Amino acid sequence: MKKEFQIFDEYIRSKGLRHTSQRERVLETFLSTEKHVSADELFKLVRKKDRKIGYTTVYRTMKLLSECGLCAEIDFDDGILRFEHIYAHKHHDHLICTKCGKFIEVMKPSIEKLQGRLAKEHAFLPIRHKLQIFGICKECRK
Amino acid sequence: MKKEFQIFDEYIRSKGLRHTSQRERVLETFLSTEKHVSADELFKLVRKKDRKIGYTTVYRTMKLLSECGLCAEIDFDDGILRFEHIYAHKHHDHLICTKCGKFIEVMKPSIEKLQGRLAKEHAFLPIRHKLQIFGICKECRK
DNA sequence: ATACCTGCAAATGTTTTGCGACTAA
DNA sequence: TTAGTCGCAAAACATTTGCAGGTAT
Repeated sequence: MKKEFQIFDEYIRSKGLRHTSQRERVLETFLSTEKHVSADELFKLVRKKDRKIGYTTVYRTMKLLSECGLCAEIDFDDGILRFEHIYAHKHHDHLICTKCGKFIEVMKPSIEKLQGRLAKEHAFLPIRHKLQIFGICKECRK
Repeated sequence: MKKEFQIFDEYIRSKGLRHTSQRERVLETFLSTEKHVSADELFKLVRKKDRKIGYTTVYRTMKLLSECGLCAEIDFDDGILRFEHIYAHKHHDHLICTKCGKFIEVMKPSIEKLQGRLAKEHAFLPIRHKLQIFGICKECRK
């Protein structure tokens, strides 16, 4: 069994919640795509496996996944919430193309250092950061 | 007359739009506060001067101000759009306290350099960036 | 048995749109 | 005169909540 299922199970148990087929489906579907899915996209994907599942269940399950550290909610300022994997994934930031909407994930340890310095200057305790660079991607520049 | 009014006027004229008292009120009110105001806050402020103004007009005017470079729409991931001044203001980033919601504006030229390096590595043409550091502020840490 | 869950429908909260009346140029 | 604009009400969206019936433990 995948490690992620164990983590979810453990979380569910520790909170006295129930293990249900719907929750399993949502987790399974989320894990099967490495994309940043919106609630709507995920809902449609889950629906293919379970014709009866409700929108609400997807939202509620994703909230649980966020709580147990399996996913993070991200927001590209377009009013749509997306979910990305964070378990066994390094923190990364995004280059977002404003022409085609594609994005590139980037990792830069120096961002962490910068965060630390900035926080220190303001006696601020940093927890996480979000860096987004908007611009035009390689393909769209042609 | 403030430079901002000139810029707005010029933009209005160049597009063949109309100069109206409502638009003037919204701009005047926006300029009078250095805060990051939400559409709702701004609407309430403008209402104090003009009891009849509509919500819609505030939204539509702020869209115009965005277009002519007098304001930027910012999003702290709480589902509420806010507006901040950008004319004659340096670009800055935000430290956001997740306890009390306060934020601190910070300026770091090194972020610009980092943006340039990251973009170069991916043949990406950077236009703007957004760095948000979430954490706990000085007061809330006590 | 008893919490907890589900899916629906309705509610929410923010932003946008349609429209008839109004107004700046 | 005639586009553009106004404010209202309604629509549009994504997301959340209330609830009656269903289910895991």
